[in-house]
Amino acid sequence: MNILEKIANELDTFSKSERKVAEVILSSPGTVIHASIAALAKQANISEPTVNRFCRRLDTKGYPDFKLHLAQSLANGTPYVNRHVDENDTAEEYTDKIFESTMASLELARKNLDANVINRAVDVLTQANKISFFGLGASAVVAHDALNKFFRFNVPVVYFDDILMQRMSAINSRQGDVVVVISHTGRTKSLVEVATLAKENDAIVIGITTDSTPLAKECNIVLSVDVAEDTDLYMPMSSRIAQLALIDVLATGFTLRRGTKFRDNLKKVKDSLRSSRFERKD
Amino acid sequence: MNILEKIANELDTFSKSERKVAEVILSSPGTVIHASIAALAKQANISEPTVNRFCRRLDTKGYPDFKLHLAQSLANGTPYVNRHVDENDTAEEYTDKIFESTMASLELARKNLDANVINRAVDVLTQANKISFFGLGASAVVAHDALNKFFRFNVPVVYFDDILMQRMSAINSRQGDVVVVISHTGRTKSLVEVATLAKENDAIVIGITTDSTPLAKECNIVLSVDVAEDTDLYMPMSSRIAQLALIDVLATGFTLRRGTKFRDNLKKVKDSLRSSRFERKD
DNA sequence: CGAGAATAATGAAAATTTATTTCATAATTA
DNA sequence: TAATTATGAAATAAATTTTCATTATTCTCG
Repeated sequence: MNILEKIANELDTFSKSERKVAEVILSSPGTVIHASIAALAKQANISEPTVNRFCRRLDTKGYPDFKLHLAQSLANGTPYVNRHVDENDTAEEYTDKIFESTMASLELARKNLDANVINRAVDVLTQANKISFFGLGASAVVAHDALNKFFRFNVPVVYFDDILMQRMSAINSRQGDVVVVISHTGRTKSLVEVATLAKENDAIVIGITTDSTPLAKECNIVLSVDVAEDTDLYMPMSSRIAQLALIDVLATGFTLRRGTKFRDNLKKVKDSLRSSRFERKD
Repeated sequence: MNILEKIANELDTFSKSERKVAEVILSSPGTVIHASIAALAKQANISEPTVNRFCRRLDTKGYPDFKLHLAQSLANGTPYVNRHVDENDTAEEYTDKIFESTMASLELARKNLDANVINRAVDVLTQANKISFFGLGASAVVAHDALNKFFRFNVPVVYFDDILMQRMSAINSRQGDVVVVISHTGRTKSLVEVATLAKENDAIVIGITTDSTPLAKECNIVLSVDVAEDTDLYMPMSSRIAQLALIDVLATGFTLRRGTKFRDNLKKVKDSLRSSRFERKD
């Protein structure tokens, strides 16, 4: 809880001298965070030890620690929350809301991700003979992005956003292949079938989806991206961004696992693009 | 400015020892606010005066004052900084860093976005006869995503990630058409040419790119997405996520501008997907 | 109700911890 | 090689905390 609120709440439980300190603090907390214990004691007309005891009473380690808490209370702006866009929002307002919701979702997704599972997924990916990324609709975008990333690693990698191609590809998969199936809902029938087919053909199936969904049940490894999707406007928004961040994580894990030499290779890929660009003047 | 961001920003201007402190602070700011100057110095393997000088360099009065700022930064909603992934990071560490960097980039992108420009872009989009999204590589993913979004609006919309198709499409554009060109660098020659072609053929060109680049100069409207891209691993990461968030903003602006009736239409599109999904049990 | 014992609150001064300054030395740059 | 800058050991200064004696408050019991 905010320490200022706490002080206000417990005002009655304080002793006479303590209340004096409390009042000084409440009346100008901004000044107090820059004051020494001596200065505060003087302003409240009480002794330094009393201030110290006051701080301890509020479950802080002492005066400096108390000031830290106070500083945090003062700074406590609104953290990112999923704020819904409103009919009459101005451009500025809905822009802010969307960015904040997105950040809130990322925060949430991160919390729900299990580092061990990521580790296993990276393990599997680094050892794959071939990697396939499948998604439909908004998740196709994520698969597309994954292709872009993993393509640079000089590993056989494919991406399909066409149900038939996905099925054929899944049926042709074999031991050593890894199939990454992406779906926010985890309920898209054809994708669940593709996952099943791939697994039946000995591929390792990694699902980027919501936990305990039909798709999740078909996967060998489930990277669960749980975000509260704002479906107000009937469009997937945050979920795909969290999925993309996860792709970044996997790609990063991949490069780290592959070691330094491998990263030189990435630089080569990057340099190869140079001639297609206008030179930077600086 | 947030003192954590400040540290991250000025990392290059620090001396060797100062950088050591900076790294310790960035890696666990939460611990530092409870540490004495001696403890921090020891952890960073440098002397106490160096820590003190480090604090002063960041425009604080000294170590205690620095801790106050740090505490405020931590409480300040954005503990997110662009932290670089390190060779020996565990899965947990690099996952956290990537999510945090992404959030930091979103924060930055939001700050740099101009609501007026967004408003104009939405204006133009709502009045378009046809909308085209062009991008290459990582930006193709963003264009792809834009297609997914705008397609739902029942507006003629196309997306190409093929240079030739982009050129042909640009040449065939006419008054009333809107072409959205996406490129983080803003220096990809063929895309700049496409923008020029589209403009010459009376289309309105919206650029989602970095300010004052060759591409930006060719556009009628520039939505500048300035994010500090971490090119350590030679892969575009944050930039495309910020671009996607911007697409969300544009799509949202679009739906808001079109009014209530229009949103019923969106619901229809969404409902049409239902039969392709497994039912939810709850 | 009130004397006095018990308890709690308080502050002066000492002790301790923490931060800063000074200054000599080491590292870096010109 | 000189000049500059960065760094840390030690000394100093500042601040916080502890100790302990004193004062205020509360409680008990005649």
